Amino acid sequence: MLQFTKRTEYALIALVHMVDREGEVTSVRELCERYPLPKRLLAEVLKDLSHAGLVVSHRGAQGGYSLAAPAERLTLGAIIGAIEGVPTLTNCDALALSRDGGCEVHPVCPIRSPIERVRENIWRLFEATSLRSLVPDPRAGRTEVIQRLRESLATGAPH
Amino acid sequence: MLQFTKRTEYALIALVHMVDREGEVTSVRELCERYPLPKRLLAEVLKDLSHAGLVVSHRGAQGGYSLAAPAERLTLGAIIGAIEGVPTLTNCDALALSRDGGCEVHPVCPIRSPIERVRENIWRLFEATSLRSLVPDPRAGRTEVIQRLRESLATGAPH
DNA sequence: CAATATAGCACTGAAATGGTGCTATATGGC
DNA sequence: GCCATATAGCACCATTTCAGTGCTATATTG
Ligand code: SF4
Ligand code: SF4
Repeated sequence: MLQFTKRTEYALIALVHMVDREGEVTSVRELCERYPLPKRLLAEVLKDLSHAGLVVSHRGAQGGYSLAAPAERLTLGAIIGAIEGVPTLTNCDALALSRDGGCEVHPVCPIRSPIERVRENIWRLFEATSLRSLVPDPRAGRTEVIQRLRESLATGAPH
Repeated sequence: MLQFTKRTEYALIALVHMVDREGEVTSVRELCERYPLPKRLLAEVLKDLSHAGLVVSHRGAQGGYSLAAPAERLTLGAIIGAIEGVPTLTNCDALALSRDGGCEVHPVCPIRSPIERVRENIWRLFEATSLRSLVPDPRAGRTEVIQRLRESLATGAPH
């Protein structure tokens, strides 16, 4: 439905929270005390982020998670990719997988390539959006997203 | 999963096909002879497009559908909106609906506003993408999407 | 009137997603 | 050493969404 999953939203909430406490270690319990989220599910999400290398886990008492890189370097694209996988936007890509998983229309599909262009643009937007730019009231960098996107569009021509 | 539904893809295929035959009337049968799509489902999709005013229906024998406007005026945004509804990207919007449908996190959600900005950008991209620009080999206007988006970004600042 | 084609509406089956159970393992403090 | 805390891993169920179909009515052409 062209919508972020709850898992992705939870990941973003956790990460934005962690930006405010950059350098510190944040546990799932802390997050759940602050936001009314299902603890176990949030834990799964943090695990995924850890697997993707976006956060670093610290096990044991006093443990938790901390950002694996400065908030400027963590992009929305990387976050979405970690939780939902790289957005496909179409179903063509299933072709590369199981044999009969491919789209029947593929050979005569008139929209494959055009849609791919749109997909690239969206993905580019996500990649150009840093985690820090998602933190409310950064005071500076309010227009970072737009600026970066514009640069990105200027260079990478859509095919 | 941040992906178009099959219905939307089918709509795009039908519309792109109709651009090639602008001015003519295209029936669901014709479309199904050309592309291996489930006829009944495609019919439902065309109905939706008709309801949204993107195509004009012609009932009875020799009937079918024709574009309701030049392909330049039909935007990807309008098409998606017609089939899937306006993309919400988050679930906040459910608040406006049933009473207990609202998100629990809403009052303390730190990502609502930032995500909204992202949503605006994506939506803007869709609005800036005309149906004609989705037709393969338009010869001209290959970069129309990028051009329009750039203009759009230059004027409408993201809030 | 018969053939074609859309209009409308509800329904089923499959897949994705939200959310949970349970067990193992690592760390810090007493 | 032992216990409380916290992540790791993995499977599982419940809900929602989505793809696809059934059936009937209505409009148009010849
Ligand atoms: S081939 Fe065409 S119809 Fe099939 S999944 Fe790709 S874009 Fe969609
Ligand atoms: S309030 Fe926050 S968590 Fe809830 S749906 Fe909106 S963005 Fe997502």
